[in-house]
Amino acid sequence: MAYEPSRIEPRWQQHWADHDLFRAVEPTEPGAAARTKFYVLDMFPYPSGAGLHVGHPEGYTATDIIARYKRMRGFNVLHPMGWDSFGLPAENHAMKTGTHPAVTTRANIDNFRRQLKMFGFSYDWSREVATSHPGYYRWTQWIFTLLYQQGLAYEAEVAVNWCPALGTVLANEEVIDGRSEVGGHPVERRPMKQWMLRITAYAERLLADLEGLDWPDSIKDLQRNWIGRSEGAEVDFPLVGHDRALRIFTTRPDTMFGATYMVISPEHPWVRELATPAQAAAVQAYVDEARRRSDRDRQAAKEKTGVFTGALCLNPATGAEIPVWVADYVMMGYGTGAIMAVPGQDERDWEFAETFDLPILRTVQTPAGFDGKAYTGDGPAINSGFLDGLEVAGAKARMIDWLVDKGLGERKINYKLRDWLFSRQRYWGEPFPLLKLADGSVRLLAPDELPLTLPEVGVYEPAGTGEGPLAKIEEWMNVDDARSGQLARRESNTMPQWAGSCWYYLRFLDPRNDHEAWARDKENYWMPVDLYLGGTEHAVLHLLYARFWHKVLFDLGLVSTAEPFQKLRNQGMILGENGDKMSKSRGNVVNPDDVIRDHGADSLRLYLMFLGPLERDKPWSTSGIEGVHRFLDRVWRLFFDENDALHPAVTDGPVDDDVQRALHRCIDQVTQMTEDLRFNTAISQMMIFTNEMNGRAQRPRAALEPFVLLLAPYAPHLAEELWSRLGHGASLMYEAWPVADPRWLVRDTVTVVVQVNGKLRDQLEVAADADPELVKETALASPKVRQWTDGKQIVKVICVPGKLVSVVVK
RNA sequence: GCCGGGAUGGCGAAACGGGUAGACGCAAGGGACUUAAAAUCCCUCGGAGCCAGCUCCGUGCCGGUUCGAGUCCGGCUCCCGGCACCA
Repeated sequence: MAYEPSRIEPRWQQHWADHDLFRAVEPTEPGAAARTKFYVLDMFPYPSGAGLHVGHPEGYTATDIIARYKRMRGFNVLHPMGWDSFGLPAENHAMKTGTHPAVTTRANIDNFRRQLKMFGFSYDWSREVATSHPGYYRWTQWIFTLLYQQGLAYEAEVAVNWCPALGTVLANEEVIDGRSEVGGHPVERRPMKQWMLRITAYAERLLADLEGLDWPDSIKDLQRNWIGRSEGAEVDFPLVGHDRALRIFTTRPDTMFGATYMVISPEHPWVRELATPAQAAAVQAYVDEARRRSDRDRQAAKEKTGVFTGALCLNPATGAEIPVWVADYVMMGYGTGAIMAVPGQDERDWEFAETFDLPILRTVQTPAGFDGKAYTGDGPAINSGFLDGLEVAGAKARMIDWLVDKGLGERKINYKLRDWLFSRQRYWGEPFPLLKLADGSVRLLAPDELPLTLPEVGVYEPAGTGEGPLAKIEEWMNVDDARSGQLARRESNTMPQWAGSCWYYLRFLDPRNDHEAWARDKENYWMPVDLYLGGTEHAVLHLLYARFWHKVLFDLGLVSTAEPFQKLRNQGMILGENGDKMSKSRGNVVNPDDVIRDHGADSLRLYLMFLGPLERDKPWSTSGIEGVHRFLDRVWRLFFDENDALHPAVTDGPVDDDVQRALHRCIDQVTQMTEDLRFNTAISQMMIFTNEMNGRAQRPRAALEPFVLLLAPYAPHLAEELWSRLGHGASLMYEAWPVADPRWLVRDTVTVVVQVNGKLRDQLEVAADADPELVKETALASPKVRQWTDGKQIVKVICVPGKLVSVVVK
């Protein structure tokens, strides 16, 4: 009988489950101390209604291979899975159908779990968590109370991204080009009272600690850019006729002699006061207009706009009076919301100055031949008094010293990173664990009052007033609070989806603990995550938020590492067969259920890995999976004949030298490539070994058995079946990983290539330890080489032992 | 515009201290087995040239370093991702 995955896969999945083989050993259990831990984690999925598509299991297969491989290497492996199960889709579904999001979510989770189990992934299912479960979000709420106590959570009236269509505010990150990331609805600015998390307090550490992480450089760069550190100075420009000064931030204090005007943001609090009576109307009109325009319009606008306020500042460097303008190219959210404009050295300022006919003064010598407008490069200072002649870096330092000395300013570091808008006007999220008391104060709920669970609601639509559906549930909102003795109101907002995923990797350590979020000894043993795998789409948001929370927990002594994820790798996307992104609307979605039914889980796993390098985007190919299936079929036929009996070629006899070499090379290569997550080439190596054995009339067990073990992390069901039918009683999951014998890795003869003037002219089979001089002589004597060297002058001969001989002739 | 990543046969890809370009697989073509088909096995498979043997060309484009460049350096083009008036 042929290789039939459907016959063997469910049986082994059952066997693994029955024997609890995926369970991680707790640090307190016997045996744990002797083994090194390995925590391998997937970015857990949002369980959508559509179920898995083949993109999901790519990363999960990769981590499963690593988990299984590490177990065979003797590690105590923690490999958990859970659900990021709060979120908008289930809530939208509820609005349409009236089905409670919890019901939808449960059904979706059941479907996802069923699908993942079909792959034979070796998750420790006893640790499964769901962020929407009260037993989980109870601790999410608890962490919020810690953040609040640290002064890291606060309410602020902020201009938020209000999306009328979704009836909610969105985080900056959820707004793409002025439209909602979900649904593409227009988004406008609107001031509202919102919960914020002070992630900016950790900006410097979030930046600095990237250094020590084994993450792809591209991801580190994305985070660095997102944090956007820039060094400069804050400087006070005295306002003429006022007894105060306008404070600006600049990264180019060296150019201050060239500051010919000032700009403040339309949102700047002083706009109204600074406007002179003559300019008041124009300023007011401009500010109103700016407020009305959405971010989208403001960004789309190419021309610079602005209005003179009528106010004047003193340039502290030159003593000159310069005008203060209001313009929307200056943002209130960065620096001080005001700038000194130096058109000579800033492209935006140049453009503005040209538009409004403001003076331009160069203060950095442009290089010879420079014919551009603003010059932002390096060069000696000119027209700059005591700075003249200094290069940019030196001039900056000198100017800052001067400003500090005169009490006009100070060194300052700014970040692009903003505080994290942490509330959403939604139902299906964590309620905030606090009460707003009648006296205006806030009372955090105590741990014994958690979880604060979601009430049942009849209608899931937002209130439309900027408040979420909870605001309408008066009996839930209003509390006669016994502990404070006051009447109180709850918070109608809920937390964003990111909240639950900020710490799930910690809950996996101790998922059923109902008196603390995790036990210290478990955290100490398992953390940090040794390998974290997921898509690049989480490069900044999830990974930055989780790092932030983790650092807060670290500062509180609740976790033992400063960083949660020591090693991070990204998997690419599986594209549709046509090379497009897989999506329902494009009609190119591949459903794993179908593939597994037709080819088996092992074939699908193997194919996903064989497709190409893990981190790259790769198109799905139906005929490709058939090829991988054929490979497994060939492996099967290495062992069994047509009658499903052990093949007569499988012997107990000795292994000949050629097979030894093939086997040990395979062990060596597969081991290295698995370690390096280069699964595609590891599979190639196994194919090469299979091809080698295929033609042989003698296939000794002593060669086949190690091969089965190599195959086991990749195609675990097939490997188990082979192992068991070779007569082994127990599962191979904890068999020792084969070790390559170096004796079989050294080759006794090697091919040396001979080049003449860089072109390949001959190849020699020589002993691996042949004398280089002798090889050189042989090469020069070769007729094929002589053909190219005869009658020419040999200028040079380069010998790379075991590799090549390169002859240079003239 | 700025910051990443990428470009190798008909296709997915190998080659990563510069050293035989195309491993492995898919597709295609030919052959064996079969009454036939499927499955399986074997052979061919970058392009060109009076294709056994051999020669020339060939890793997005142009130049450079080197005995030798897919790999290193300089300058481009195109594609993908991120950021985008952040002073």
